[in-house]
Amino acid sequence: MPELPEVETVRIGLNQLLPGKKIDNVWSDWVKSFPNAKSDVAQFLIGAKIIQAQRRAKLLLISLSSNYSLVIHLKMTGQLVFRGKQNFGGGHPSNSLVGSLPDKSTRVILSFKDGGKLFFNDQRKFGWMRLLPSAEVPNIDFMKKLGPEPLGAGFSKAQFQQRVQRRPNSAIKAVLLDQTVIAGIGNIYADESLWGSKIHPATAVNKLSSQKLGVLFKAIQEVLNLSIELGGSSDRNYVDAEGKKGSYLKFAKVFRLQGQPCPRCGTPIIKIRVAGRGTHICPKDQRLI
DNA sequence: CACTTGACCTGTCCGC
DNA sequence: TGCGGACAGGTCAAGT
Repeated sequence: MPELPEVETVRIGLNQLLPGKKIDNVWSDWVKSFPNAKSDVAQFLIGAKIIQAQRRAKLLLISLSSNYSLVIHLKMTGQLVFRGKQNFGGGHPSNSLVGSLPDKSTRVILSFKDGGKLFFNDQRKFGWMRLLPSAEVPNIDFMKKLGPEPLGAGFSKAQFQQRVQRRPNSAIKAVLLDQTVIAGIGNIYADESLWGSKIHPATAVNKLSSQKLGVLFKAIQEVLNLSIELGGSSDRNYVDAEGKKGSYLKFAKVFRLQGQPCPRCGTPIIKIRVAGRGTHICPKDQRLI
């Protein structure tokens, strides 16, 4: 997915739509999408009220009045779309990627007592949701391993440099994608922030000066903040909690823009492979050192 | 160890 | 039009 700005946009939308709603049913036809749906833990879901939606890294955390929480990872193609009572047809014709719901990629449906429904759609079935006691959520292995939030108040340039430098021989892009170093950056924002700081994605961390890493730190924050303002990036699948697309990709400088001129120098952008991922760079501004 | 590859899935696009 | 292969925004596990 959905990287940090997209998950944050979904969180904001869910927080406007869901708190106070009482869950009265759950449906799922793909076990891996929601393994708890039919287990005895479901008793902490049915009848519970939604408290609020929070985010950690690319994970959504929806707390319930039962002291359980839904932990959700959208992975590559997950969507969480809310529709109010009797409003399951297509909406937002000009900027929506979803039509009437459920559709063939719907994996889970939460129904609310007031008639609204939350649809978890996931074309590729990589995403998942789990129901866990709220107090245990911070202790789950993958939560404990996550690095700091790049937009967190306490996250400083010095801390960024220090964490990145724990992997001195790795390509900087691989390190940005490592969720245990910094949490929330994915392929789009890695490419965009490396272009913004004129760093070749395959550059080993130990070749980058502290000053250069400082420039990258600022670029990451700028790119993430801009994307959140614009409602995230929509390519094929991403939508917000109302099914609407985000517009960040219209402002992207390199991502998926191979062949187009670099906005800074006009050199055609190229697509290469770094850390096993498709990677977009300006070959003139981003030289390998 | 650290880094790379394959697996998890479905859909789309591109070349033949 | 059909078919095969590559590729897609993420993350693990397994392999080198």
